[in-house]
Amino acid sequence: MKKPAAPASVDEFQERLVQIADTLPKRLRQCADFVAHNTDKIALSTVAELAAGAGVQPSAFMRFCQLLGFAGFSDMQRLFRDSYGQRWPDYATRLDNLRSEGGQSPAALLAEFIEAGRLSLERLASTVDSEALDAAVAALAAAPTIHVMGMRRAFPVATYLSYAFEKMDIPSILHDGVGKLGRRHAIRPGDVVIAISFAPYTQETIDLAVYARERGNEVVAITDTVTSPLRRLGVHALNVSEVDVGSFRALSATLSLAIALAVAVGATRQSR
Amino acid sequence: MKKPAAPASVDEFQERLVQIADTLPKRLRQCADFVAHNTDKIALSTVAELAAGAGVQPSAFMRFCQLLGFAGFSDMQRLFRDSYGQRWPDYATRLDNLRSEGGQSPAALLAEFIEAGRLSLERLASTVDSEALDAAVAALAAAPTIHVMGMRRAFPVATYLSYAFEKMDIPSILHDGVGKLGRRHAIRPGDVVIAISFAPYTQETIDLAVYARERGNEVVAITDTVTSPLRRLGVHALNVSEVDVGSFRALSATLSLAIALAVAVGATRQSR
DNA sequence: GATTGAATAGAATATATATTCCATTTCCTC
DNA sequence: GAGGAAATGGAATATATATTCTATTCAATC
Repeated sequence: MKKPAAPASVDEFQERLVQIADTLPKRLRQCADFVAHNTDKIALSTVAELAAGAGVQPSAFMRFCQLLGFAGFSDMQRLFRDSYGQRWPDYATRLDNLRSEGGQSPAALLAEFIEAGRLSLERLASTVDSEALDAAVAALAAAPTIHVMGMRRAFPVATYLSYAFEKMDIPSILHDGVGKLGRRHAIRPGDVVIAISFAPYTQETIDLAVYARERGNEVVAITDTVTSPLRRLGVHALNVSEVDVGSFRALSATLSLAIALAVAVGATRQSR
Repeated sequence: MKKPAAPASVDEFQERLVQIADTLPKRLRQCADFVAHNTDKIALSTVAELAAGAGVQPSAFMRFCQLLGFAGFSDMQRLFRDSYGQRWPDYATRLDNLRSEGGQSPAALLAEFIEAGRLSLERLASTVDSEALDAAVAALAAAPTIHVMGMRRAFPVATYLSYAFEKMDIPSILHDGVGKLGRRHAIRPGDVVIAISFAPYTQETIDLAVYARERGNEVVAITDTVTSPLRRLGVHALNVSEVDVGSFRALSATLSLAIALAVAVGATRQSR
């Protein structure tokens, strides 16, 4: 008779779940599937609700909890409530305090941007296309030199990528347009271009992407809508939509995607 | 006999709270104070727990709920549970899915950076110094010209600020060090410098800040630790500490602070 | 196709938690 | 300082929810 200890963290819980998922009978399997896809609901729901969601009887859900090593549902729920609490120590409260400084005060504005950034990150987490990301990383990791271009609001993203590549000793060139010199002829066969552009799209950036595609170079695009002109070029498109505050848009999600891309490329290169 | 409708959103709830706070008797006042400072706990706690936290009897807490227009505690809690659910539709789940792609996969890396960004934003919300921010905005709003400087990892922040100022027709100069030309003599009396630097601090940025202070110009510093060399110069110091992933640090919090600063300056100038 | 063990559904029960009630205290007003 | 109204504490009760139990179904093995 095995007596497995209950998972002590949400991560352990997830791990255990995939371990046993295959060995489960029908109804308990339904529980596992439902829980895996609705982890966030556990903290706030009742057994009855979760059981209904999974399409099983409450008693089946109880057996499921016990099989995972918990004393019962309440025991399992405690794990999720605790982790929930830790995540949000008193963020909501603090934000309210900032907001209460008054509509147009700097603190209130900051609160808006913080919230917008948080929402953007969330949205990124739920909309990112893993396959496209993998493909982009693979292409970039194989490139002799990486060319980066982004103007206006995308320029900070380009410079950040440039900084990250430099730090990891990855050959890269920032096409910054200084002195209108242009550097497009530095793009050699096999090189890959990262083009970053958001509506209203900067023509120079589009031009560089078109140029690269015509010469047979791969292009990774970091852009916003699905109607972006960059998408039509047969590129690796990575989509980010930022939440805006008034007419301003923060860059939290875009930069997180960019740095993850850069580090992933660095890691892939290392392992060669 | 008044019969106020229950607040329909967390915002309305907060509003109602400050409205009636002064008119409440002692015990109910304790409830209001506790709730105001622990809004985040409501969704997951029991009346008994909250009452204990506020230092009152459960029955007192019940009366408090009813006074706000709710049928009872459960009714009030529903409001918070709902808003909680909306905020985190399935963020946690999605993040877990990304992570499950495997330790070094691009998606897993992205998840790390998203989480780091979120934590950084949270931390920013709870550590920002409203007074310092106000003072910085006031100084910048009065400046004939704003000078911006940041190198390496701070460079994206500097370029972003530069972009924002340009968009709002605010005179600004980006000291980007192109061609080692230097532009320090462009700093005229009354001008204000924004110096952005993180450990290890770039000497050129420090130098510019020192130079400006010696000439009597005000300086706004965006920096990390309290031991930053920028702080010793008698500047308006804005503190940001980013959570790092491995040896990389995202810029979510820093950029949110920067854009809020810029927009606040723009708004202040407008209202003159 | 009978036998056996696991799996399941649904009702019965236990427990935790919210809610109400009332006796007692506290704080005003005259 | 007496009277009354409001506020409070604590116990009693109601309700929601978790948990267990048992009869029944299902699936595998011989």
